[in-house]
Amino acid sequence: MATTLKLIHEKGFKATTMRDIASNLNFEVANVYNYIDSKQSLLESFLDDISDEFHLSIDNIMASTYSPEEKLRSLISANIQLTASKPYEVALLMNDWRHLNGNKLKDFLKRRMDYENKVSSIITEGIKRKQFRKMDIEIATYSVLASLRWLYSKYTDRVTKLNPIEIEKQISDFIFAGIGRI
Amino acid sequence: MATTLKLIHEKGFKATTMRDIASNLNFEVANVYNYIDSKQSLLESFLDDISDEFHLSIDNIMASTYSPEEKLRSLISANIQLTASKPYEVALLMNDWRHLNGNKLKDFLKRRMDYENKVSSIITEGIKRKQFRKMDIEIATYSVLASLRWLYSKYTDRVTKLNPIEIEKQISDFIFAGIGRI
DNA sequence: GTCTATAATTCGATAGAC
DNA sequence: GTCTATCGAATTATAGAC
Repeated sequence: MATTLKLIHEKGFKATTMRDIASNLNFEVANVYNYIDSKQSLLESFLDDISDEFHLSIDNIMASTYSPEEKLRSLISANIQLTASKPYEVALLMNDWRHLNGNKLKDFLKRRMDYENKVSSIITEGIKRKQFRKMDIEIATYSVLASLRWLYSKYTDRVTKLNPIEIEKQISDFIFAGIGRI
Repeated sequence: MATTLKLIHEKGFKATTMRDIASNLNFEVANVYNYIDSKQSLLESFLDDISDEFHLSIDNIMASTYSPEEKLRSLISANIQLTASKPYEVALLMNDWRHLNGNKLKDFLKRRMDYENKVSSIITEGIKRKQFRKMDIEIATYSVLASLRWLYSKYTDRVTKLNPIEIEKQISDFIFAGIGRI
């Protein structure tokens, strides 16, 4: 299904037809339905899987005895490694969750908010312990997450991939120290 | 057309049908074609317009006698003001450019790369003048832009809007100083 | 400018043979 | 599991009356 994910990433979920998916797999359309229940369920299972991975990762970090700063570093590291290993899954998570329907969409948004709240709590605790400077929690949370969310495109969009170890150093430095002056 | 933009943002361009657009305007479908040539041209003109605004803004900054640090601050400020005043246009720019076709898509990507290269040149010059610390230019460029790109959602997704002046302070501080420790 | 009606195509999904 | 054939609904867009 890796080739299907790539296809969906390039055209977008809604613009990718079952015929596109079938021909990409060298199947006739009808045969695809021997592997999936519907186009919608394909999206749902992809999103559930990658979403689970992010949540499992952050839950382990939250349950650790790390300090807030260590938790944030660990979060950045885990996030980058997951993105580097599954860039197309991450791309789908970033771009196509809007096409979920009804309760699936509602649940997705609730879970995403849970994730963001966990990041917020790390930052809040870090400020309280004076490991981080005082700043608006909401802006800090979205800024940190945004600094990680663009990375998938460097793995989906070009041939020469970035070294995840060096990436982690550079992005961590940016998140902790910014461009350099204030 | 403001209400149309909002509709497209909520459902995504591909999932928004001409019938959706028509009923949103209290029209019958056929009548919408008295105002636009096609669904595709609607997307193209929206994207061209907002894209032009970003480019006009950065070109003025590039042509100024500001130092790299001043240029970056000015860029952040202009970017946030534009996002706060036209969040749905910015949302479309972030989310739906993929649905451009052929040469329109090619041109869009070329222009976007031009924009990113201008930001890169500011950062490169800033490092050379030791206004910014030494770091990977590409990562720095995407990190800075990512720190700005999430903001539209705080204007499209909720009732209580953030104060753009305070936002600018908080995001500037994050971009220049990060979370606080290294 | 706005409508009714409809053309022409494409879509997701299914039936049923092999 | 894979196919051919096809259904029924939805889609963009147009023709032409008012």
